[in-house]
Amino acid sequence: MDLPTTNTQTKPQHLDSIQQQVVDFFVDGARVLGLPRSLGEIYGLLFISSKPLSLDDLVQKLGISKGSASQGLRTLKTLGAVREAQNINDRRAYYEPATDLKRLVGGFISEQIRPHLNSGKSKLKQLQQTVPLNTDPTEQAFLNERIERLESWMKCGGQVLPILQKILGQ
Amino acid sequence: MDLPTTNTQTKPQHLDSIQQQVVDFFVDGARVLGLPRSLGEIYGLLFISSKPLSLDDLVQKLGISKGSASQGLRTLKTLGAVREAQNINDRRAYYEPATDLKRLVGGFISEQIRPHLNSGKSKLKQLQQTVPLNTDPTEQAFLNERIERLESWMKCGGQVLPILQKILGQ
DNA sequence: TTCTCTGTTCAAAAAAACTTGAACAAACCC
DNA sequence: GGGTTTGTTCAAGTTTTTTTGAACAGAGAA
Repeated sequence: MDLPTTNTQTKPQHLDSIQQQVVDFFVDGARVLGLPRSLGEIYGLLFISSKPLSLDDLVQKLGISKGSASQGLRTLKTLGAVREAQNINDRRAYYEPATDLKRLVGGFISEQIRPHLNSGKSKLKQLQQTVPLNTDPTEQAFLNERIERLESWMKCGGQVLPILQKILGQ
Repeated sequence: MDLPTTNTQTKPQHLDSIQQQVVDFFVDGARVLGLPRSLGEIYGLLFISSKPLSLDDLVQKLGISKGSASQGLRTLKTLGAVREAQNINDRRAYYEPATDLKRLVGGFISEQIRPHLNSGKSKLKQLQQTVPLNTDPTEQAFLNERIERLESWMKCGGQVLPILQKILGQ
């Protein structure tokens, strides 16, 4: 017998050339944004599929684990990059990608950037309360100047994000 | 004898509270940008030091290895975030941070973002040449629409970066 | 109820990213 | 030259992140 004996489920189930290229494209994109590879794979395949796909479709076509696909979809939903498609007469859920830049960028900003910006601001406040302990006046002046600079950076960041979203909203 | 017998050079040499907080602040910042922790530490300490620091200063005060400090400084120089200070009557190099946002953001964009944007554009070109192989007209139309969308995203990205830099240039 | 199907969870395994440290090069001084 | 100081490199070690897969929960069907 030449049946696949030890092959539990290792079917990479080859994507066609276009699908593969788009997936690679988004895998790169995910990396740039500091997101895990699997998110790029999942979003990429959804993006280039004309029909919504189920979790199992993703598992099979991408050759990733069910756990990865499940977690990846959850994160993508949180980011607003993927939503459940209307799912008539089928217990299983199907997913489709959000494809307008405004929504995508907005989700990324509010989920990934804003939280850091906010935690930065609160760290800065703490910092401001620590400075006065120093006693040398020259050093003190220097520290204050630098901390003011940090403040101005944070303020700038807080202003740029909405502008960015507005531009991308077109 | 209670001298430190096995202590080769493990002196975390405590930073004072302000220094520590600023370093932490930038460690977080580095993470957001997808840069290694050590870059944040190094830049942070330089940022809050009124005098330029040498590689050995960084090694001792941050408790990191010489290798890390050396590589970290190199990357920061490439990003335009750190430069060598005028170094009179001393063989050793001293470093100081760039502190204007325009320069920092510009360096980050041209070193970290643009390259990816460009590689994305070239991948996209390849992709466009792959599509015609498909034969079903409906599917074909779908693929073309999606690929056009990718193009418009890339174009948008290419336009936003200069605007961003302009805004931050103040 | 019991069976099947779909999807989630999370501890452990695997992979990726970062750091270390020892060997090396280069520059300077004696 | 030999000795010292400063900094770089990179293979190996460590840490962090991501992925896996098996156990589990819920929902529907029989």
